[in-house]
Amino acid sequence: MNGTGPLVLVVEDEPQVCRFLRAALSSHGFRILEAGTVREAEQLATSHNPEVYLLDLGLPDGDGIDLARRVREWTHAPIIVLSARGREEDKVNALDAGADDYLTKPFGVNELLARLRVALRHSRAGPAEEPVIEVGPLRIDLARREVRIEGREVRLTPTEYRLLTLLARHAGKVLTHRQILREVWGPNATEAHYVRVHMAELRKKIERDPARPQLLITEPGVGYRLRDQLEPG
Amino acid sequence: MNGTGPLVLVVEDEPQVCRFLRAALSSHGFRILEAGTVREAEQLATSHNPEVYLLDLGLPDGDGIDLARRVREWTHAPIIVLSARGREEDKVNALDAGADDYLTKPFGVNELLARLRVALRHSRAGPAEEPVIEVGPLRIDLARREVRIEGREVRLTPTEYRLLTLLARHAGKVLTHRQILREVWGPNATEAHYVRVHMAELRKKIERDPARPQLLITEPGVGYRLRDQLEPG
DNA sequence: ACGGGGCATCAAGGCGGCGTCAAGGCCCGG
DNA sequence: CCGGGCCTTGACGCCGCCTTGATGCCCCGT
Repeated sequence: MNGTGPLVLVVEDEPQVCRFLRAALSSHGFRILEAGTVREAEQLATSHNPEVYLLDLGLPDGDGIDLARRVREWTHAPIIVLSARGREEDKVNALDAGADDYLTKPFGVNELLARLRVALRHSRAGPAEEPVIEVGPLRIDLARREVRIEGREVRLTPTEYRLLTLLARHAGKVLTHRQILREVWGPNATEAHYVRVHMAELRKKIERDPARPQLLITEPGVGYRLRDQLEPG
Repeated sequence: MNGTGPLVLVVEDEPQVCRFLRAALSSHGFRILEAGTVREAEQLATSHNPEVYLLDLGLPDGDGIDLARRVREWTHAPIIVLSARGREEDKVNALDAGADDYLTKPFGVNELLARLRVALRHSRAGPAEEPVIEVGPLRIDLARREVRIEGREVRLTPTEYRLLTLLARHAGKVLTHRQILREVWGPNATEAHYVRVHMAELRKKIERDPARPQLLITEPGVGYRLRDQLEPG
């Protein structure tokens, strides 16, 4: 479960806390960078540009507060301070130096994760892009559930839409009758005739000449395939 | 020293804490709104659109968590929860409901002020987004809870308003029946009929010809979507 | 040449989704 | 205590989609 989630830089010199954080974070999909000193932390920060920082104070070669201040000079990535010092003055100094949150040890895993979610919620305010599949002249916008062929919009019934998206997600590859039936009609479906009827409907809507398909290709005796590039003929 | 600084809405029912907060905030230039109940808080929030919220849990007429969730539906203004409950579960719930920070009572004035500075630093960093959604001829002012169609104001019931804002926040995208039910009627709702009835009411109010919808489009077998661009036909 | 299996097409029918109307109950304000 | 607004719930009719069967074609093997 490594390689998908946000990249977090953990700056911490106590091995025990390190292990604790590593377990908590990696089990929730985060990718982790670790630094034990201010020097290491700055190198990793500039080279990898992590999405969020977990910062212990009291490092062997300098103060975490200064590190926070320097990091804040070139990025708005959230910084969460983890510290054994619970004095109010320490918190105020860290927060005013650029930290976004301050947790006093000991703290629970769930609180840490919740505060991480808050931090990431802030930094990801930007709009996310929509997933779109493009195959030849076809364009399928999954979020809008909109299908266009050469720019023109086509209305599809639920079954036709499921058929087409299934084929499009495996563009170029042959899907057997059995695979198609299981994906579109559920694991118990057996009537291969369903596929033929709905494939004909689909061809009426997206093929120039439904009698001579250029996109929805029949593979006799095997299944169907959505052509993903022009072929001779 | 009133009239210059950021407007903060204090939601708190204990008079003693109220006095404490009032003194701490006003002496640092904040302008203050006070509410002792969820009801009051929502009225003041929508009418004055404060820059930041200080929210006590355990109010006489409802849960502060729900208040946070509802406020978060139409603004990104920071919410700082102040609570005597120190359990980790309480913190996680509040933060996941939309709160940006959580202070356990008792806390120091300086820490509160420092965390307020962090919150304001965040909200002023990004482009101050207006709490207004415009989709085609529709204009929804979330702070005023006001809906206009081609300039004319329309009165919506609470359910209709939630339906419309849900669709508007995902303008153009298809929302499934399940998504709509979960967002508007809560995670346990199953009656798809609710959606149909209220969608019909909504159409009566915002469609020119409710029998031929141009805005609230039905996606048969899937759900609904709010059209965000003109289409031929 | 003939027969059979796989495939395409068409049409009929049933069924479920959808829109509409209306009655009943709940909550809140007067 | 009464009244109005709103949500829920049920009934009903329509339309569209899926299913299902019939028919014919093409390709192949015999």
